[in-house]
Amino acid sequence: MSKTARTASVTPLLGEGDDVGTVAKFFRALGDPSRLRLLEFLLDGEHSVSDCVAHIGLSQGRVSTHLACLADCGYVRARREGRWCYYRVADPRVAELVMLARALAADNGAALAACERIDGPEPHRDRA
Amino acid sequence: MSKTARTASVTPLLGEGDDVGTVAKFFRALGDPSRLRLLEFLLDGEHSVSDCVAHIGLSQGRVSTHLACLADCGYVRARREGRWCYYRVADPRVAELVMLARALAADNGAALAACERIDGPEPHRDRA
DNA sequence: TGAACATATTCGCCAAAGCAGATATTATGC
DNA sequence: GCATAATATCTGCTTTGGCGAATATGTTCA
Repeated sequence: MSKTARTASVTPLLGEGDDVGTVAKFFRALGDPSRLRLLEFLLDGEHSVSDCVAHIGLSQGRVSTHLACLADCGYVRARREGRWCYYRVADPRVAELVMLARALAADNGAALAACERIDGPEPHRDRA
Repeated sequence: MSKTARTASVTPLLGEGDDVGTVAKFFRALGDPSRLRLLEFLLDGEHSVSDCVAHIGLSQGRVSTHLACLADCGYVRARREGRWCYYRVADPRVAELVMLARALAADNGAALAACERIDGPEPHRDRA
């Protein structure tokens, strides 16, 4: 369902024309703690897959998939060298994005941490 | 919540001091198409809950929860007026964040859309 | 008081997606 | 060729979380 030119008013800043689902997917890639940690590790510099495995402590398969996901989304780029595969951040704006999110999140840390609408209400529901 | 294994990475550009899980949560809030659409709608200006319901076409309960979630995360702020509740974007940096993500996502639109690691590879998946 | 309205919360259902472990692929060396 | 190492993909299992519908809370007015 394409709704053409909804308002055209006060939002020259955002397209609204392009796919919201795609951008949501883009955000969702960083919505997982493991991937975000991987990305931050790579913001530190180029690292091989096994470096990443050692750093975050997940299974090799999981890490490989996470890195591939970050690469698909354009956050990082892979460089093959023999049997090794090195990943590095693909665009300097990625650091900007993360820093901006950090700043915003920090300004609302308390409420964010308490937000039960994301991440489950509690271990188990016990009505009172 | 799981233990966020205390990354000892050397990351001068990013705070690193604060919890990765919290920032991931922050990103995750925009990782849902419905919430992202709501946020974009609010970037257009202040709107009531029922305005939002009419705009995105989800159930009233869902919209209310999504808005509360965005508020918890600090993206928007609520203003009560009688029976109505108006939501508006809480910080100008939110627009920056979304625009930056849009720009990055646009530069990698093809691969991002094709990324099956998020959103399902599946036999025959179908998306709205 | 109660009815009508706007919003918030709860409930069961089910798809999306994280995880480890097994396996497949590719590259190097013997 | 075979063995080994580094990475990629597949297979189940389990949790997270979005959804509508029902319900609860709160507000205004008669």
